[in-house]
Amino acid sequence: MENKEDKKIKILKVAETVFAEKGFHATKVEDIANLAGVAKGTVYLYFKSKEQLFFSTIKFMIQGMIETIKERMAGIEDPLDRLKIGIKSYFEYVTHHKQIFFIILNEEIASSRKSCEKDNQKKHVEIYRQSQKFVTDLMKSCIDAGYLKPIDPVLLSSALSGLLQKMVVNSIVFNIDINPDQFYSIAVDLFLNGAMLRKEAEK
Amino acid sequence: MENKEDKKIKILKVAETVFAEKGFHATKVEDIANLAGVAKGTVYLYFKSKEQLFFSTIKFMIQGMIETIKERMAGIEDPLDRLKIGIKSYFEYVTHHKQIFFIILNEEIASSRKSCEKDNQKKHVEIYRQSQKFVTDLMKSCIDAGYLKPIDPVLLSSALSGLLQKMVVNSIVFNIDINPDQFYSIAVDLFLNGAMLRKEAEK
Amino acid sequence: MENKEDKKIKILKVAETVFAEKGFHATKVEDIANLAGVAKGTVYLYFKSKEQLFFSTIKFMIQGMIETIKERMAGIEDPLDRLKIGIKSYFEYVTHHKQIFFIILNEEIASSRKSCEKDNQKKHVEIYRQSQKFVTDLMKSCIDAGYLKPIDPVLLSSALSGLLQKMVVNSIVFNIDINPDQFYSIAVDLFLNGAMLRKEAEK
Amino acid sequence: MENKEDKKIKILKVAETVFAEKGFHATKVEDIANLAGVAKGTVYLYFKSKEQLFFSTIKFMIQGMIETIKERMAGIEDPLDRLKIGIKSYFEYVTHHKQIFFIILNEEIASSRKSCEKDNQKKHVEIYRQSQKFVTDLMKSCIDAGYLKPIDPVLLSSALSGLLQKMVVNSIVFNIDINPDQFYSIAVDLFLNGAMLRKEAEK
DNA sequence: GATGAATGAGCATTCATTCAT
DNA sequence: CATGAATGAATGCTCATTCAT
Repeated sequence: MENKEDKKIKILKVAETVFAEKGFHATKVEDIANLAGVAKGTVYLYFKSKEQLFFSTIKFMIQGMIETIKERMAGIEDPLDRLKIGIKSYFEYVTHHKQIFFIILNEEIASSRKSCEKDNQKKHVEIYRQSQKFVTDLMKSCIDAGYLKPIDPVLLSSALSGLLQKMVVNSIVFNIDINPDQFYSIAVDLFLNGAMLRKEAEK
Repeated sequence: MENKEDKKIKILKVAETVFAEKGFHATKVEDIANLAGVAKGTVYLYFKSKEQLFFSTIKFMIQGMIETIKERMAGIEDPLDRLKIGIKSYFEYVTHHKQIFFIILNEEIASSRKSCEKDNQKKHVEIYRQSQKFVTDLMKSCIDAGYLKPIDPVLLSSALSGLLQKMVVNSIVFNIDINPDQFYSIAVDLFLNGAMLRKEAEK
Repeated sequence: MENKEDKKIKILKVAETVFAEKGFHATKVEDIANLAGVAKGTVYLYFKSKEQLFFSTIKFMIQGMIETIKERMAGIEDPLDRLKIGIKSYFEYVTHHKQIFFIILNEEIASSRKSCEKDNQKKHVEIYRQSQKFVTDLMKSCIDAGYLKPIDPVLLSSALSGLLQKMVVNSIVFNIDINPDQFYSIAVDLFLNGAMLRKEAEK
Repeated sequence: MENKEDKKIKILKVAETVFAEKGFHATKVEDIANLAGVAKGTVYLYFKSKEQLFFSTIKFMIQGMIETIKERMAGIEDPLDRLKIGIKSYFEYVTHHKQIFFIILNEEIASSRKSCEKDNQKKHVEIYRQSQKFVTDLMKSCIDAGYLKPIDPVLLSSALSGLLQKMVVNSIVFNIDINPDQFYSIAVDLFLNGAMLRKEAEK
């Protein structure tokens, strides 16, 4: 008794997995269809093309992420606390959806250049900006509250998300055994206090 | 009057540009051949397949990077100074080769999975590890010298390279106008001292 | 509150327009259904397949033409007058349905061959013969009455219909500005008296 | 030892046969390739697309026709004789290439409309005009020489070619047994002198 | 009867790779 | 060594047809 919306979401979820595993070009629409338990043609009832399915997949995932994080933040007032819970949620989300994060930046920025249509390029960038904007806004409020250094919030959020993403990725690639809580503590500490050992201050 | 080695290097340089611009799948061997001024078949005299050419291209680029950085570091003893000059060189290299960095991780981890041969997967990871190892070694020496916090050096180097890469990428995507020196200062400060504002009261 | 027959005729009329505009293969059953204000599946309640719909469409149109022409001829006795009024009616009908005439012969003879079933081929030819038979009969009576040369009436009717059709088509393709009455006069004169200029001396 | 031009012409000749037999849409590029003894991909070395192959095929055939007719006319001065030999040659050519003539008009005018690109429409019309222009020029010279009635030469040539084509087609469809010479005589007589029996004049 | 979601066979086109020259 | 014509496997997308509601 699935309705249309359910089926669309089913396809999006499967698509996330498959795109994540193989990247845009290596993914066959038929693979997604089969895994979603529908026929090839059915995918085209819901998405105009493979490319549009890809956009929708990323958008779906990012919106899911933002929603999740917002829920977790609900009721928290202090900007720094909000930032911390935001980082934690982001970290958890990235961990659970780590594969799709492997391809977002790349496919978005690089692969899409082949399609000389500026339209697609713009869509890519637009989705990407959305995902950053949320983090950037958090930064702003922390800067305004005097918690963080007055650096361009875009740079700050870039630094944070880059740091987080690559730590997640590399801990997988290099098989580092570390539990999520430890991981989170290290990441937050690195971002907020830096890597430098502060001997003097600790004395 | 090029000899064989010259021609091979010519192809590798062109390949870096083209792969960087379009990503692995969207790049046609013929494009690379044309731009390198040779025939399609000639590429196959030097590289067994498109995939092997891709590996070689990345390897070539990363080795070039490591060499460049080593040269810049030559004669510097203090680990922290070495780290700083390393960051600066790395930053400059990434800036000049930024496009290929957009695709390395992604293509490596994700796209190559289509070839179920674990061999390729291994090669990818191997190259990637090389590129990280150099930074990781720098971290180690700084930790040993008591400059940096005793965090797993792989995590530290991941944090650094993620932070740098994404700052570079986003400053482009979001059109942030900032000169390289400023950029470098902010990045190093963020990495070493963190984003947290240290008020007078904390002194 | 349409009954079944009305709905069938509605579909046939729409089908004529769409097939005429796009030809058999480029026409989608769904287009016809939408324009006829019914659902795709409904078309299949009335017609077994797209191909059968196509046959029915042509048959419907040709029967309409024959009926129209017969009505116009009613009460006229003289074979030559009947022929002339027939040509005029045919000309008018072709003019109003010119698009479908563009594709009848072609699709009939050529495109349908893909279905190796001789059945379809036969159906096509049958419909086509019907459309010619009427003109051919007119020719016969004119020959019998001594008005026309005793040439095989099939050839005569072919010559006439080819001449008319192509004049209509080309006057469109080449943007010739000519009113229907003039057009008709020229066509009839050409057919009956030929293109040759009959000089005084020949009298 | 075929060179490239030979192979291109081989493909064009095969394409003429196959397009003629099945029409544009029902023809598979692979069929043409197989019949031409090359691989599917090879066709695309010589022709950018199926559509372009179709245009080229028709153009090739029409140019062949015009050349053939011109050769047959070489040395003949009198416009009416030129017209007669032209008709004869045209008739012979159409007879030998009758199948492709079944689809030219239709596919050109009708089917091509689906591609909303005006470019294709224009190409179609252009090729079609070329094929008519030759006949139209013949008409002009006969009109100027006082042989034919001063009717718009485009209409005259349309009448002639329509008359000829449909006579050929129908003599096939209706299995009329008639030899080429007879056929030619009837067609020329019909066109020049009309279908009307001229009792008076013959007395 | 009427619907329209779902199906899957079918086809144009691309491009890595080969190999005769 | 170098070439580039030829190959054919691979895949995105369409649309006639079916059938559960």
